[in-house]
Amino acid sequence: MADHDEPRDNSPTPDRISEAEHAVMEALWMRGTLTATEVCDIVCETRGWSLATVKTLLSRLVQKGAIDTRPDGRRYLYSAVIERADYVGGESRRLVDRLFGGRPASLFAHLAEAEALSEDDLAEIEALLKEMRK
Amino acid sequence: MADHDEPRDNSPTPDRISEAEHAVMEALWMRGTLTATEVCDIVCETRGWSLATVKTLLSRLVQKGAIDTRPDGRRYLYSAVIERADYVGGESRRLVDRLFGGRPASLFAHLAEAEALSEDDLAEIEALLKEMRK
DNA sequence: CTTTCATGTTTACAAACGTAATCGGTACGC
DNA sequence: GCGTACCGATTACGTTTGTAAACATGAAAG
Repeated sequence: MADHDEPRDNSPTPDRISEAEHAVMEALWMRGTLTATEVCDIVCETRGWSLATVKTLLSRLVQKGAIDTRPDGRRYLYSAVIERADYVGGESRRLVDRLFGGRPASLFAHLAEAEALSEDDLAEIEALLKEMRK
Repeated sequence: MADHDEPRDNSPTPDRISEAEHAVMEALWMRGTLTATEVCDIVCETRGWSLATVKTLLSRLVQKGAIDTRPDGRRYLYSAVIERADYVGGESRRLVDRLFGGRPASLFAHLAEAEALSEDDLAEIEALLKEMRK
């Protein structure tokens, strides 16, 4: 409704972005600024959603402060507020913290052991390593 | 990469383990077999839970087939059914798929760029790489 | 035996999530 | 102007999650 005059808790409200919401974010990150219909064009087929679902997700993302609306005539243009890199970083860190005791090397070790790393992956990582070591 | 020698048991565990449930799983993975009270001894302080909460989580994990109960006198001993490595692998793969297009090297690149890798991490990864390259 | 403690089971209940239909306003065609 | 299609907002509803109390039951203590 109108104004929330709840006691201003200054917590940064780390409102998590849910999995479904994330799909919408990806569309916005890819394309920059979109209408609800355009977002649906991108995600509805793959996820089997209706436009209504996308609208709901967009509203929730606005509430969470993850995206931003700008009026464009009679409709809205939506665009991401949070950066993809920040989101990705946060999620990665959460995983590493939760499952690997905060040690990224453990994650790497796990991927290596699970043979989830292709030759290309190894080469790429090796190159990155060499790059950083300079 | 699938072997057909395994018995009929290969249910793909469709039920996700939630974050709270995961804390309980960690206790069981660490200690092998525990009573509800013992699980609580391990997790209740850090998470601020009551024994009742742990009991609920244990029940849900049993329902989900993630843990197993064996009667021990009048109470139950709980132990993990799914392996930690499997869980960790599944979660890691989910993250890599969702955020890094299924390419683990992208995750590594991200961690590297975000400077989330310490000198020790780099050294460890380098060692692992060298090991795998042999 | 009866009271009490320990322990699993059932029930509770709010918040978040997934998914969507419906409502209310308005730009556009006629 | 008037209806209509289109759009965001509101409402809906079942499920999962987080968190826990109430209940039942058997064991232990007295």
